[in-house]
Amino acid sequence: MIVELEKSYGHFFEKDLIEEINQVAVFKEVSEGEELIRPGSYIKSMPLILQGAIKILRQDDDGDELLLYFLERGDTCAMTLSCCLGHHKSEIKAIAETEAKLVMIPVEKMEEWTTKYKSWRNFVFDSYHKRLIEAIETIDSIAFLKMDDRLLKYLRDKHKVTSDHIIHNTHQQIAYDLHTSRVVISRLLKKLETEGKVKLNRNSIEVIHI
Amino acid sequence: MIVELEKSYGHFFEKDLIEEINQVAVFKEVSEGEELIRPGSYIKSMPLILQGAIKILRQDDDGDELLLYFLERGDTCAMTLSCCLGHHKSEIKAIAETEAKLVMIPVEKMEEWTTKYKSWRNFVFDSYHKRLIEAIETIDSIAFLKMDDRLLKYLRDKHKVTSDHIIHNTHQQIAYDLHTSRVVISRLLKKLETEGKVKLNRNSIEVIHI
DNA sequence: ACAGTGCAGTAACAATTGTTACAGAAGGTC
DNA sequence: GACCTTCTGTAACAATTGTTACTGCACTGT
Repeated sequence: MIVELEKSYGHFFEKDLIEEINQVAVFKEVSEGEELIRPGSYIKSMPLILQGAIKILRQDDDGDELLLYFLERGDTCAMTLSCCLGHHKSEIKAIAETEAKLVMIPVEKMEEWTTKYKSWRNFVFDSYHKRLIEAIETIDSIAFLKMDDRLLKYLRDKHKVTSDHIIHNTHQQIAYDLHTSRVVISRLLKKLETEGKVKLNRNSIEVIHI
Repeated sequence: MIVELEKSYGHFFEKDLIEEINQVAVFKEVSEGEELIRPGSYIKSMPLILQGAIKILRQDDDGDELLLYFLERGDTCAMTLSCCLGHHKSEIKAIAETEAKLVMIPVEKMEEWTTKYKSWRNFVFDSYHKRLIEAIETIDSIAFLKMDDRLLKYLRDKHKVTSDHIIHNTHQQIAYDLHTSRVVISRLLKKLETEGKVKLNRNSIEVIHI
């Protein structure tokens, strides 16, 4: 585990901290589609992502969903962070977008390290900053873009986190993430296909040039 | 100034810290409509709000705007925070919604206090948490609500921060904040008036029961 | 009183997005 | 092959939001 830790977080954390993490953290491997955080649940440990991608969703009372952003190697979930530190309930839902490897840090250590390690403090601040920026970018998309551009952005983001030019999604799944209906996604994808930007197959979309 | 500081932040910060703030912070009084932060600008001090309300807006490249949230007494701007700590550019725009009193903390002190005072650290974490939650609530509004409910929420929020049941806004100003057009706002306000929820006057809206 | 300006009301229309319904294709199972 | 389920394509229509254009009102300054 320590090798992976160093690879993903070595440029961020000092050696002592990496070793401490290695001692107390619990290694975890999750498979695609696994639910990591459920809205409303209390959280007592915080994930550091070593490999793969995690999708963070907002869910309203009616169960309607909206994709907030993806987490990748080197990222952590700021919501989890603040839930741990502030002992609040989770406001979001996290699902493994690909199979992923992560380590879970118990909440007591987080507090301790905040005092002890400058690099940890900076990491926490930086994570907050990144998530706030991502949240604001999400706001940008919903507020300023039309559905066709949001779909394009979605395909681009998804392409980026999976490093795969084939996107393994049904239209319905995309519709959930963008909080619209399947018919709308099919319609727009078809338009993208006639424009030569994607190639549509059953259960997958091949990204040509977007 | 120290009296006001204690009133707004005394329950949060220890006495030593309040005194340090009192020594290094610059008191500032702004009048309604004054621009505090411009997007793209670099920021070298961080505001603590003592009185009044500040409106935080997102602005895209075309100059289109969207209200993110209001800051009130006891709040600070998390974006400014992370801009200071991370030396990034501002991503947002801040405008005094009412006349307001605030103190500006130089960036060097922020780093110092993060090591020195536990209460300061918690304040910073807590601010991040609150802003992230607010940002996500904004996402909720845009993603899940229709314009009529967004308008109602806007009126409620505005009523809350100004403590005034008369909202001194033109329809055009509201349209900017919600990123829609004046005609749409006029239309929906008229509907609210026929439902007996507001009373419309020139340059102002009286909130009856919303 | 008069002109000038900004604000609000309204109508008519366009564009976008959401909804419902149905047909056919692809794939799995027996 | 026959059957079933899931996914996609499409049409027709509804609802919401955006746009343009014009009107009259309220206030200002002269």
